[in-house]
Amino acid sequence: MLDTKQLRNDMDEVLAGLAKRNFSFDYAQFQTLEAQRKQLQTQTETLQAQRNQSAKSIGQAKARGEDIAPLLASVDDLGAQLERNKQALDSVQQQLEQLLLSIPNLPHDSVPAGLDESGNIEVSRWGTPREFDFSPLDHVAIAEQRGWYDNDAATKISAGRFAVLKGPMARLQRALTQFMLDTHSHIHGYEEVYVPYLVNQDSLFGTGQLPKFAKDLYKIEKDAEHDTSDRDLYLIPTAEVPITNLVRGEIVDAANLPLKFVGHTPCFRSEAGSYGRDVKGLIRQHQFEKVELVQLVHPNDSYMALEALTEHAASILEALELPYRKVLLCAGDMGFSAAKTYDLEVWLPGQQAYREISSCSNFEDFQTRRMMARYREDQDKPQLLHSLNGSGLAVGRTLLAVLENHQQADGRIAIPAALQSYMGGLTHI
RNA sequence: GGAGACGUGGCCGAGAGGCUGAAGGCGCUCCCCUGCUAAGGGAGUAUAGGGUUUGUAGCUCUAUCGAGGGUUCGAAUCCCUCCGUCUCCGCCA
Repeated sequence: MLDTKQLRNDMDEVLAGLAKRNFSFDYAQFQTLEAQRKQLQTQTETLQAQRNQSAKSIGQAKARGEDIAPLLASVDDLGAQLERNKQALDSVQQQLEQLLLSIPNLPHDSVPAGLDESGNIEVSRWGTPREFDFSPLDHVAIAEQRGWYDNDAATKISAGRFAVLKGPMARLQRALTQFMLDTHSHIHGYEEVYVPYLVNQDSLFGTGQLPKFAKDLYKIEKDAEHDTSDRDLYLIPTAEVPITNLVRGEIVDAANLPLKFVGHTPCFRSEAGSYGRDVKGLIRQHQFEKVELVQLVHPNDSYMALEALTEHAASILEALELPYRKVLLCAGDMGFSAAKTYDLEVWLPGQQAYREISSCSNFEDFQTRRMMARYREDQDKPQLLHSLNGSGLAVGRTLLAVLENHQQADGRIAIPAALQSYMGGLTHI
């Protein structure tokens, strides 16, 4: 959520930022609503002040034993008037809030303009795609050939776009997860956290998935007969949601910053709009494993933190000897809440292409304003934190990348040295 | 799943329709006093939003006692719903 003050005072800057994202914003509507809000709020608060004042004098008169009937008569219609004003104000404020919640974050100055992925800028490359002396298979062919992947079974027990992995491939996924968690917690200084996989609406609202992107989420249908609570739960689309929301409503002592968390969770995405993309194989699934990095930092440090966090994610690819490139997303290709995003794209020989395996973003105060996550420096007033996150990495896609990049002519997969201790010392599977 | 108790500021804890944004204590900040330390004295110490304003200064108004709704001229206080915590029983990994 953008700062309403900024929206009121720096119209030009806001409009320029949104235009860079190709987001058209009805500023006239905002101004109309804002003018209405101002008038109604002033009126309402004046009425409230009047009510408080007369309630007080009624109390005092009563204490002195005086007749309060005339006083009561004088405030006769105040209540009704106040009620009308309040309702009008609520309505305008709701409209304003809806408008505000529909506005994406402003891109950082260093973010290039552009409408879609063609406007992204490759920042760097690491490693060289391997020259094969045989024709490399894609991960589906490799896994099916070895009996490690059973798509029919997944469809039978669940639905399309779910996976059943077996044997060494299932173990490899677990090994990758452990390796990532250990690296980030032991070497990069993140605190490992275990978090719920079902979250409430407030949490999804805080990180920006709601209200705009409800169709991408799996909602738990509650049993109305037995569950009388007024709370709906959703499967998390990423660990970003529960982890970032750890600081929702909190005021952190500045001395404790930065907060750095790493967590592993499954992620659930209904991807309602994505049919037709990556339908085959394990690239795009409704359920996948991910190790997530989250940082909450002082606003002055967030762009340094973004570089560091991206390197932390990249170091996993390097340790696994997987060629990748780092891409700076253009304004039009960024996610709704991001101010700046780097994607890491791993080389997939089966596709002869670089494919996204990590997305690292600085959200500045866009998320923390929604969730009122703040820090306090000395005796100063609380200020909004900056939040960042990045995949470190998407485990499912890392698994594919290992299979495709480290396949051998004999059909076996070479285990990267860094991972061997996590595979019980195996050098190949 | 059953029974009961309870949710008040950074923390503990009063308050049971009006004089309570909230006593008292602890903690914290500043000042005074005191060879040092300890003790003592004084002042201050929530958050958000609005108006005014060049201003995140000052002044002022509003809201907030788990959350939401209701009763009332007036609610921390009474009523309803929900959430959460604790204790006991049951069940369970």
